[in-house]
Amino acid sequence: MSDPQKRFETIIQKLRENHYKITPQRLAIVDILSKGDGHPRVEDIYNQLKYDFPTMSLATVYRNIVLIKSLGEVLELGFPDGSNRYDGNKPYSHPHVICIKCKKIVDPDLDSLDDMKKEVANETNFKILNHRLDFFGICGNCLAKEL
Amino acid sequence: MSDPQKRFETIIQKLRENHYKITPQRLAIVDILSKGDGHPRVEDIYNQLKYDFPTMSLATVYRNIVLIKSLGEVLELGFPDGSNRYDGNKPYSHPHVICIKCKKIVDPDLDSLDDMKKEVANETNFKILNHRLDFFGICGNCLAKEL
DNA sequence: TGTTAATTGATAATTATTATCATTATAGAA
DNA sequence: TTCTATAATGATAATAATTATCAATTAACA
Repeated sequence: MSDPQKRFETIIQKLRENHYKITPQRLAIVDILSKGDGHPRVEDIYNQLKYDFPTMSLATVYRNIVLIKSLGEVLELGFPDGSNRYDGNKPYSHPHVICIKCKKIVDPDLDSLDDMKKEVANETNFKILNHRLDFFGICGNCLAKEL
Repeated sequence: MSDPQKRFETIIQKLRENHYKITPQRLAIVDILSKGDGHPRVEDIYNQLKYDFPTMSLATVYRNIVLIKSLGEVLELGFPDGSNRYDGNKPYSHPHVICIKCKKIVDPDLDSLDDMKKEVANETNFKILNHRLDFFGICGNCLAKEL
């Protein structure tokens, strides 16, 4: 995991550079995204912010995510079931391991991924730019509960 | 690629076994899915069928896909942009290489995937059940056109 | 051939996301 | 600090994809 504080500053810095205004709502959304904690959905973010910003609009959350995505500072994870989650802590493609029981998401280190990319490029004649890799399974905790 | 004719028969057989009725619309949808050609979207399937079945309803396409999915005989590919595509020719998880220019989808052979699965299981303590792996890039054809 | 239950077609409902627009608030100049 | 131009916000309407509803139709099988 990157240092959330550093990520926060990086994103805010990038917003300033591009002459976007720094509003309290925006700061709060960036704060949550930069933690990347739990890979929240839009609604999770909205619910967290409702306490501090009772008039917060869902549209504001969506708008800011679109904006920060356009700056390349948040990774959008669209899952097969149609749900979208966001990670502003590691905004670049990286593998995930998802527990289908408790929905926990873990980021594994996979040394072999770069080799695989080369293997694919060789075999298909594609220039590979990006990837998406998710493993679905049951985490240790949920396995233990099943016994 | 599996033999589309065999895939067609397998799916129909499975429908019969589970006492689902074999309608002309259903046959036509299974026919298209079993080819897996181009990994069609629901709308692509619908458009193809409109000629033979002028009264075909979109709902029928959706319903049959849901049904065939529940039998494990078609793979649903939900992409990050929200689009869904279907593959009834290889209904199990397998990697894809997608051209972001022409949207062509290629199925590469990747020997190293099984090892990676074990690596992940070891590192995370998950029991891995499934995966999703897509590479995005530019195919040979589109690269040539860019020059 | 007749009967029953599943399937279909048409369309309404639902859900997630994006667009609209009047109001408000930020950034930078004076 | 105050003023001004412009971007952001909140409320809500619009859109798009998918699912649900229900009367009419049709496949399966006796």
